[in-house]
Amino acid sequence: MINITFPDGSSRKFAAGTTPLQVAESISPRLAEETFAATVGGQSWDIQKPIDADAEIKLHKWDDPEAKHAFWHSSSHLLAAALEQLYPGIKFGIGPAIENGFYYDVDSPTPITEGDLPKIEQKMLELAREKQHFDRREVSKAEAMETYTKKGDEYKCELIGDLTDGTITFYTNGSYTDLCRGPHLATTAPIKAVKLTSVAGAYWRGDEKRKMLTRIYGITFPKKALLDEYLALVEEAKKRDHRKLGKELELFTFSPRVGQGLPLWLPKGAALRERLENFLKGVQKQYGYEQVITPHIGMKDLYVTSGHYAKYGKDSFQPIHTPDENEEFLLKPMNCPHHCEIYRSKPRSYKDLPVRLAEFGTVYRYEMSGELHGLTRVRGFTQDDAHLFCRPDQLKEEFKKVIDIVLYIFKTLDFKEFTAQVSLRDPENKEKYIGTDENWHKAETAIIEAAAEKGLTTTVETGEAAFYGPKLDFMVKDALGRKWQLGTIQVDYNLPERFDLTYKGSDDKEHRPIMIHRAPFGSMERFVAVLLEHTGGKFPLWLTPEQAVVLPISEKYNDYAKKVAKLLNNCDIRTRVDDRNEKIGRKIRDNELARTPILLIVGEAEQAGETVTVRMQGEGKDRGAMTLPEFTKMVADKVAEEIRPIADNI
RNA sequence: GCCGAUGUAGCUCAGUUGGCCAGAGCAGCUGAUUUGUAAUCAGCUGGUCGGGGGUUCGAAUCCCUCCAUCGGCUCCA
Repeated sequence: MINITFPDGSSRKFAAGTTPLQVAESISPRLAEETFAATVGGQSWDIQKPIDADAEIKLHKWDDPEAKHAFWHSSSHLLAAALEQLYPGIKFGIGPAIENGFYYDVDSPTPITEGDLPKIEQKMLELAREKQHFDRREVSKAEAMETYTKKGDEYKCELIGDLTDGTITFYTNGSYTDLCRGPHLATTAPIKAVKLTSVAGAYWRGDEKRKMLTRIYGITFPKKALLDEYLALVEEAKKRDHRKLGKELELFTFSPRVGQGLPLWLPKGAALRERLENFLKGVQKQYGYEQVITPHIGMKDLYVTSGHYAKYGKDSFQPIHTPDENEEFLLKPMNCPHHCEIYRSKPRSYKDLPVRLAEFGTVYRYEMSGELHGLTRVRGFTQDDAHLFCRPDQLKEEFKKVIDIVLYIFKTLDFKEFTAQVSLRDPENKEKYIGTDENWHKAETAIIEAAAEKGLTTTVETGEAAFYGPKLDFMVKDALGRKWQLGTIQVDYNLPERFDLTYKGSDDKEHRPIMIHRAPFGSMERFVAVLLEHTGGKFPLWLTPEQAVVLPISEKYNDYAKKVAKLLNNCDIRTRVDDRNEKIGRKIRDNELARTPILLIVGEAEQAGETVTVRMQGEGKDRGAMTLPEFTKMVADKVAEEIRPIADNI
C-alpha cells in the first residue's frame, strides 16, 4: 500500500501502482472524467501512469494550466496522427502545446494550405471518437534512433541525438507513435471540439539558415461551448485590433510612399497623443524632471562611444549622407547618448543630483520588414524617455519614484491588472555583463527593495538583465485578458563610464553618477495601440480627441448648436457641431459608432430653454435636459474623477 | 530577410473554363425633405483592377518581377 496526500493535506491509502485516474475515480466518476493531468510528487505525471510510492498528488481539471497543457499536447499528437493518414510520407518536427492551443511542424511531400484544414479537423474528430489510448513506453536511444531512421524522419533523429539515453519515451495513440516526454491524456475521448487556426512557415529549430517547415496551429476543447467561447473572444479581439480602430477612428495611417513602418498621425490621433504627452509631462514636472530636446541625428562616433553601435550592429542604424564625405551621421536609434552629452555640458556637484532629463524623443530602428506590425512594431517611434543621473545613495529612492509614476499612469488609464518582472544578471555568466560585482549587487538590491517597498508583486528572471544593468519591466493585462509589455525602468552603470560622466562629491573628489533609463509608456505608438485594444476605442473623457458633438434636430437649430459648441469650447470641452442635413436618428447612430462620449441634442425646446439634452455614449437614451453650467460641471466632475491628482494615488 | 496568403473606388467587398464600355453598399457631391433618440428619398461623381514587364486577336482573370499588407518564423521531443 502507498499513502497519497491531497492538496488539502488529507491522505488516503491506495494499492501500489494506482494511477491518478484511479485515484480520481475513487473520489467520483465525474472528477475522473474532468481530470486531464496530474502532478505527483511535484512532477507532471500521466494520469494513467502508476504511482509506486507515497506521494503528494494534485489532480488538474480544465481550468489548470497543467490540464490544458496535457490536453493540447495530446491534441498535437492527434493532429499528427490525422496528418500521417492523410499525407503518407509526411515527416514531423516538433509539436508542443502553447499558450492557446498547440502546433505541429511538418515537412509534407504535398503542400498543405488553409483550404485543407477542415478535412484535417474532420479526421482528427474521427480519430478522437475512436477513444484511442495514449500508451507510454520507455525506449533506449538506439531503439528510438532505429525507429526513426527506418521511417526516414531526419528531424526526429536529430532530436533523439540531443537526448540522453534512458530518458527517452514513446507515446502511441492508435496507429501513431511519437517521440515525446508527455504527459498526455489517458485517451483521445475528451477531445470534443477541434479548430485548426492557421498554417505558416517556421524554420526548423527557429534557425533561419535551416529548412522551413509547415507549421499547423490549432486549438481543441473538451466541450463545443468552450470552442465557441474562444472563437467569440478571437472575434472580439479582431474588432478591437488597433489597426482597424486606428483607421475607423481616423487616428493614424501608413503610406507606402513614406515608407514601411513609419506611421502618419492624423489630426485626431495627434490630438490624442498630445494629450497623453501633456499628461505625462505634467506628472514628470511634479517629480522634478526637466524637458530637453535633442536632434534626430547624431554623429556615428556618438553611438560608437555609447557602445550601441557595436552592440546592435551597423544594420540597425540608418546612415545619413551629407556632402562632406568625412562626416557620417546616423538617424538617432536611442536618446540616451544625447542626454549624456547634456549632462556633460557643465560640471555637476553632488548637490545638483539627481538630474532628470526627459524628452519625447523620436528614434529610428531598422526592424526587419516581416517584423513590422501596426503601431506596435514600427521603424520610427517616439519614446517617452527620460534619464535620471543620481548618486548611489539616491538610487533606491529615485527608483521608487519612477515606480510611482508608472503606477499612477496605470491607475489613471484603468489598467487594473499588471505584473512586474525583475530582470537580474546571470551569476554563472558574469562576463556577459559589464560593471563591478559591488555595483551589480547594489543595483539589484535597490530594485528588489524598491519594488517590495512599493508593494509590487514581482517575478524574478535571472539572466534577463541588460548587459549594462538590471531592470524592472511592467506587463499589463488588457480588457480581453491579453498581456502587453509596457513600461520599463533600467539601471545603467555603463553609459556614465563610457561618457566619463562625473560629479564633484562632498569629499571634493570626482564620482561616477548612476543612470536610470525609464519609459512608462514604452513608446507613444505602442501605448496608443495597447490603449486602443484595451478600451476598444472608448477612451476616457479626459483623453478622447472629441468629447462632445452637438446634434441639431434640424437645420433651423444650427445657429443655436454653434453657439453652444462655442461656449463649451471656451470652457475647454472639445465640442463639434454635426450640422449635416440628416435626421436626428442618423446623427445619433453615426456619432455613437464614432464612440463620441457625449451627444448633445438641441431642438425647439432646448433653444427656448437655453439647455442641451445630454446623451452619453452607450447608454441608449438621453439623460434629459441640462443648462450649460450644469453640463460643464458634470463634465468637469467626470474628468476630475478620471484623472485624480498623484497625491491621491500614492 | 524567409515561408504562405492577400492586394479591385476614400471604406467594406462582388467579379476565374481569359471576351461587350469593371459592379454593389457605405462615404462624397447636388437637389428634395426641416426632421426628437442607432441608416429619409432621388440623381450624380469617383477605379492606371498595387507598380512594371510578358503570353494572347483579347488580361482584373494566365506567367515573370518588384512593392505593400496579413499570418507565422524554438512558448524546444
